[in-house]
Amino acid sequence: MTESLGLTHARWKVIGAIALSNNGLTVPGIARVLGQSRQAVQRITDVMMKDGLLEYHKNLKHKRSVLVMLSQRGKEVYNTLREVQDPWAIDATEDIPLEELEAALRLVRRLIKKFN
Amino acid sequence: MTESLGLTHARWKVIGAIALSNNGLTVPGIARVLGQSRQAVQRITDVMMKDGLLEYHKNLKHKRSVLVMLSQRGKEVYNTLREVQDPWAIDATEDIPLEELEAALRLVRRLIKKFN
DNA sequence: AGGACAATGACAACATGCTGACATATGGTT
DNA sequence: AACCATATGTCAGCATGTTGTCATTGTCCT
Repeated sequence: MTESLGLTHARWKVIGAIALSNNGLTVPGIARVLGQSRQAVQRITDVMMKDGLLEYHKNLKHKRSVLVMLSQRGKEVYNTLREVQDPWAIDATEDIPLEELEAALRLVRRLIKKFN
Repeated sequence: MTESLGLTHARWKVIGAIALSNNGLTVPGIARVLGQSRQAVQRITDVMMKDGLLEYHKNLKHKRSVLVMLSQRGKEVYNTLREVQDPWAIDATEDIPLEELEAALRLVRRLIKKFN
């Protein structure tokens, strides 16, 4: 799904995390959202910044830890991919009763909570 | 869970796949069971063979494609880890109604089938 | 203000995974 | 038997992820 936009799944995760934030996220912040190490995220954001998908902005809260935000192109990519992903998700689940999906989601959340 | 035995999760997957087979599996066979590329499996089995967890046996069906089997130590590791994993799985799910678990499993299988 | 502890950046080593490419081995068709 | 498609071994390059380490920055408590 991401190939046509030159995105890998890891980069899509990063874009998604930033898109859901309001004023950008620091690199360790993205890592916490994704449940990954900050080092792994740092490497990807550096490349994505060079590729023009992300922008680094000065962070008033921290002298060295910049705020990562979507560039104009990053926003366009996000919206374009949403237009592919949303219909895909609907197609995948439209013939499954809502209650079944919600029950499975509750179960997964319950297990996640148990192992926190 | 696997750390105490010096196993990573990738190696545990390989051991599990072989343990469930009867007469050993070829490397591409393991890859098919795990849904991975044969190249990735090949690299891991080579290391595990050097580590004494696996043995390569002559394959009557194919001149070059050996049968991978658990060594004595591999079998011991498998059994030891089962003794850790099984109680863990029971503990994780014992307070969840069986019907809920089965319903979630059916849903996952349904989605897998849809995307085959 | 000062000091202890946590958070962050940066670098390195390692483990897994993927795809591509090329040579060889198998198996089925003609 | 010859040929072709498929399966397999092998090597290479790349993308991601982890952990560990050390220096620097922020925070909080006294």
